[in-house]
Order: sequence, then structure tokens, then C-alpha cells
Amino acid sequence: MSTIKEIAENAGVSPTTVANVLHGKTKRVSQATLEKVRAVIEEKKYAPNMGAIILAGNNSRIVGVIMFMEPRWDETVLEDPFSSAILGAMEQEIRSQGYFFMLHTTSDEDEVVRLSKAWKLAGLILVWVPGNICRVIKESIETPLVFIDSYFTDCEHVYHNIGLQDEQGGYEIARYLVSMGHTHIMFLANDSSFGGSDFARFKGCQKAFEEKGLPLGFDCYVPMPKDRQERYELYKNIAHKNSTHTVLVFSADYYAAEAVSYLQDCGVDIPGQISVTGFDDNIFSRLVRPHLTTVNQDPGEKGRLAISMLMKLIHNKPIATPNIRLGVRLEVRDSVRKVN
Amino acid sequence: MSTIKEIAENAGVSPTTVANVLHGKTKRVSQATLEKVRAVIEEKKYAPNMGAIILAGNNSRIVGVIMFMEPRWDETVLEDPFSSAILGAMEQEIRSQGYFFMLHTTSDEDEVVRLSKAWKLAGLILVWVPGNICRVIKESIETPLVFIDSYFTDCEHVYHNIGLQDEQGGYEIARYLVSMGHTHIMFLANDSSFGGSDFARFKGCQKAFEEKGLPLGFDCYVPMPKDRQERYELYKNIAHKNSTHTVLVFSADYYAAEAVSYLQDCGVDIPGQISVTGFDDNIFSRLVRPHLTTVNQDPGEKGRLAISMLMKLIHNKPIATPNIRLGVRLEVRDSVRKVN
DNA sequence: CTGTTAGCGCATTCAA
DNA sequence: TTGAATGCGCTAACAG
Repeated sequence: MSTIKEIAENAGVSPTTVANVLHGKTKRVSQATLEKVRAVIEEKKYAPNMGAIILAGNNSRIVGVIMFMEPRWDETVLEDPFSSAILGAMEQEIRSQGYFFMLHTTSDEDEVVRLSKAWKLAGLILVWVPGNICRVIKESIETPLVFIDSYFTDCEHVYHNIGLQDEQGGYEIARYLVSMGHTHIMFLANDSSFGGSDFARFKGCQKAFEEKGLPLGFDCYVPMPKDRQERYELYKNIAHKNSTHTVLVFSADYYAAEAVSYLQDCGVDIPGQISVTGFDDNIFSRLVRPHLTTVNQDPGEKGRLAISMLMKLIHNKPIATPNIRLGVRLEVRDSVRKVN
Repeated sequence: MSTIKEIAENAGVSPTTVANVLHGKTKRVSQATLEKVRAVIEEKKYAPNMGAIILAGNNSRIVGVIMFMEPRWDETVLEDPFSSAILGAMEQEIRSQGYFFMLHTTSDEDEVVRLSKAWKLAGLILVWVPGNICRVIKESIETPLVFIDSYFTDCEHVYHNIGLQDEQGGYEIARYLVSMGHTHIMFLANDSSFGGSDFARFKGCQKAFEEKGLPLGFDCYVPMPKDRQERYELYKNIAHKNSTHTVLVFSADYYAAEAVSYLQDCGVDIPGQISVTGFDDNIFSRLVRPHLTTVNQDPGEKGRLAISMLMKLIHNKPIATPNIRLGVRLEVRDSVRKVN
């Protein structure tokens, strides 16, 4: 609607002067004109045309947030408070720094590249990127890039990433389980995550078991179906089957809570018949009873750190640690029984 | 990077021809050049500069999604799966129609207007807008506008809105409670919502009570604190105080589940000592035990309908019902006890 | 301190 | 069927 030119005419000055006021270069403007121009800007409710800004300056002040997920996800992915907390925190940070938040989900690296070019993105946050794709993206674009919870197949230190001590988390859970007498576990996690967070957590479990001379093979790693009904089937089979495992180790409180609730509805006693652990320490772990033994992490902090690092990248400020792994904390509650 | 001009040079044609190919106006281009141009576009990984498109055409293909919330919200607002489901559904719809998704939270109507102007938004989805602000926004901008879960103080039919039969939901819950012998309830909901969804639900309760000759005053309407610890205090006071109400009616499963879990930790028997009801019928209602008696709604459907309506508005297609109120369904489970 | 100007990449209109 | 020209609103460099 109202343009710099119009504001200039209304204020009786040149467009450049208006631009100077807009950009806070007040040294170059006399006090009188400054006030007059500001008044007109306010009165006309001037809002810059971002299209023109992009075209002229090659920068959009848009931060793209791209969440990698399979094409056939049901809505549970975003229903997990983990996603919500990260998104909420990032939206707040991005906005408070005067940037804009563009959200996108995909599983296609080309789409990332196109998005970045088309919008001249100021920065890009990439969540849950499969290891083999990270390199492609990084090499295809020059946009500042911060990954969240991504694992890399090549040299880690070229990437900026906010992650978690996933392996340590798995290790602590498993060490605790062993100390409670458990020797056979079933690890339930996302399928496509070999190489991702869930796999690191599994490796942590392996480490703890190996330290005690116990074996833990990949056959214990059970991928979770995306469909809820299918998960219910799985839970039922797992609990009813006369198998050797005494505990279900979930890679998310969401699924752990779902399983606990469903199994209880089926008459299964938890932890009497079978123990359960979660991961995240979010509201779900405190909602079910018994309360879940789980691993604490702070997803909001992840989001804030990611934006903070991205802003440093955008403004060419030095970054002490390019690959941060936030700490974890075992939270012992009531969902694990002592055996033997 | 690569521009139409560059593509044209590489293909040995004029920029106009490239533009025609890009816009699918294939009638105006010979088969041979069409293929050649397409090949170059593919090879150079051409992506249009959206800044230029905005500047030239005054439209950005961005759909803005603005969630109204108090400045001092803690992260629970987005942690509620209700928000996540709506957002997830909208992101999917917007993307699949070739549009872009810009997310923003605010409580300031001026920000909405500025955002719309600055980005030449193709459309705007506004969630939870206070009644008095709707009119201001509608009159300040020409952008196609669809509200979600908003209530209007003036004539409803000028707005496009996807809502819920909130009053009916409250009515059904209350009628059920009365049938179970309850005569004194406490209604716990968001504070600032007088005039909003939660208030409509309360009015539904009032209606059901009045039909039975029972009074239900505003003193039963208890606003929920934003801070979790404060909510805990509230729950404790409510349950321990020797008061007359026999049931806590929550306007969200999230809070109902939180209360059930917390009160149980305090040794309160539910529904033995006090009954509880929720609203939403989401995962929380099935996670706690007893399972919550609640009112079912489908937030994903809300999101999809909102985008669908917005697209009709954008493309000037006729809209049968500008103000849709999705249906509700009472879901009786185990959190309400029969009294007397 | 203030004004002028070129050019960013695209859509669109008109001309060939 | 294709080419050339204009202008969208802003930035940045330069001129006064």
C-alpha cells in the first residue's frame, strides 16, 4: 500500500531520508525531519514490501524450519510434545529477533534446496535429517544451516548441530535395568532411524549390557508401526508372547505411555508382568501410572540453542562449539520392577 | 542464482518463452522448444525468486497462520495436542496446494495487519481471536481471512470461521452429569475466554442445569493459571476444601488429565472422592485411569476445513456455509461417579 | 544532511 | 510462436 516514496512525499523529504529513518541511521537526519518522518510512518501504518526487500537485498529475514519425516506419517508425529516444545520455542525466538518463521515438512532434499533459493532464506533449521542427506544439502546451498538431532555419516565437525547425548541416555537406562536384574530387553523405536537418535540410544544400551558381559543383538530392536492400531497389535503380541524379555525400552515417552495404558486395558500388570521405560521425561511420563522411569531432556532448550547458533552464523559471529550435545538425566520412577 | 534470463540464454530462446513454459502455457510454445527449455530448467535447478514474484504480482503464495495467545504463555499451549493436530493438518494442506506456511503467535492485531501487508499474504488463518479484535482485523486488510475457534461480537455471518458446537458440548456433558446425580460443578477453563469457546461450553452447562431447575452461577467458572505449579495448588485446594461441588469440569483433556494424575498422587480417589470430565477426546483422555469422560472433537478436520475454505476464498469460489460449527460427541468413560 | 539513480527478477503488455 | 519493454518497491552507491 503505502511505499517509501509516498511517505517521503507526505513528509516533504526524499525517499532516502525516509529509508535512513527506517534503518535507524538517525545520525544522518536532523531531529526535526526525523520526528516528522516518524509521524508520517506511524500515521500511514507503513509496512515494507518484503518482496522488494528480497529482490534488492537478496535476503528475506525468513528462517526456514524443515522437519524431515516420512511421507506417510500419521499426525502423532506432531502430537508428540517434543515437536511442539521445539517449535514453540523456535517460533518465539525467531519472532523476537525480528525474523519470520516458515514451517515445512518433507523427506526430499531437493525441496529444501528449492525452498532456500526461492525465498533467499536467512537461515535454515533442519530437524531429524537422515545422515546421508546432510552432506547433499550442505553442499547445495550457502544458507546458514543448523541441524537438530541429526547424525552425520562423514566428519561431524563441519556441521552445526544441536543434539542430545543419546548414547549416554540409552546407556544410563540400560545400566539401571541391569542393576535391577533385567537381562533381556526389547527396544522399541522408529524404524528409519538406523544412524539416528534412536539408534544411538540403542547403542548406549548395548554398551551397558556388554560391560556386564550380556549380549544385546539387533534382533532386540523393534521398529514401531506408524499406525496406532498396528502398534496396539504389537503391544499385545509383545506382552502375551511367552518370551524372554522382561522389559520394554521405548525411545519416546509418548509410545511408552500409550503402551502402558493399552496393556493395562488388556489386563497386563505393569511393572508386575513386564517393566517399561520411556525417553524424554515429558508430561506423558507423569500421566500414566505407574509413572514412567525415563530419561530427561529439554526440547525447548534445544530449539532456543538452535536459533541462537543460527543467529551467530547469520551475523558471522564466532561459535565456540559447533556440535552441541545436551545432557541427559535418568529419572527413576515406578515402571521398572526388580527381578530375581 | 539461475534466473529466467539465464535459462533463456542457455536454451537459446527469449525470457518470455521460458516464462510461458514455467506457467504451463504450452499452447504458445512449439514442442521442440518446450522440451529444450524444460531440460535446461531441470539441469540448472531453476527456482523462481519469490521476492520478484511478490514485487511483480503482489502475491506471495504464503498463507499466514496466526495463533492468538497471551504474551506470558508457558509452553503448554503448544504442548496441547489440539494445537499440534491443527498445525500439522494445515501445514500438509497448504504445502500440497503449492503454498507456503508462515507461523506466528501474537496478541496484537496491528502485528497481523503489518504481517499481511509486508508479505502480501495470499491468505490468513487466525486462531483463537478475541471477539473484539476480529472486526478490526477484517476491516484493516483485504487478505482472504478464515478464523478458527473464534467468536464474534457483531454479526456472525460476515466472517468465515471454522468452529465447534461448543455450547452443545458443554450441554451434553452437563446433562450427563445431572443424570448421574451431580448438582454442583466447578468449571475450569481459560481465563480470557469470556466470549470464547470455553465460555460457550460453560453456557451449555448452564442451559442443561437450568432445564433441571438447578442454578449455575459464574462463581463456578474458575480460570486456570498459566503456571503448572500454580495449577497444582489450585487442584489441591479444590479437592481438599470441604466444598459442595462433586465434579471438576475441565475445558481441555490436557488439564483434566494433569489434575487427575496430580490428585491421585495426593491420594485423592477419582472418581470416588471427586469426579472429573475433560473436553477434546485426545490421547490424554485415554492415558489416565480412570479414562476420562469427555467430549470428542477432531482438530485435524478443523485445520483441513479451514485451509479448504481459505483456498475457495483465494480463488473466488462460492462458499456454502461461511461459519461452520463441527459436531461434538459425548464420550462416556470412567471418570464420573453416580452420586446419591 | 538530503536527493538522484541504477538495478534486483519477474509478470505483463505490446509489438513483430 | 517469439522478442522487447515497462514497472513493481526497495537498497546502496553516489552526487550534491
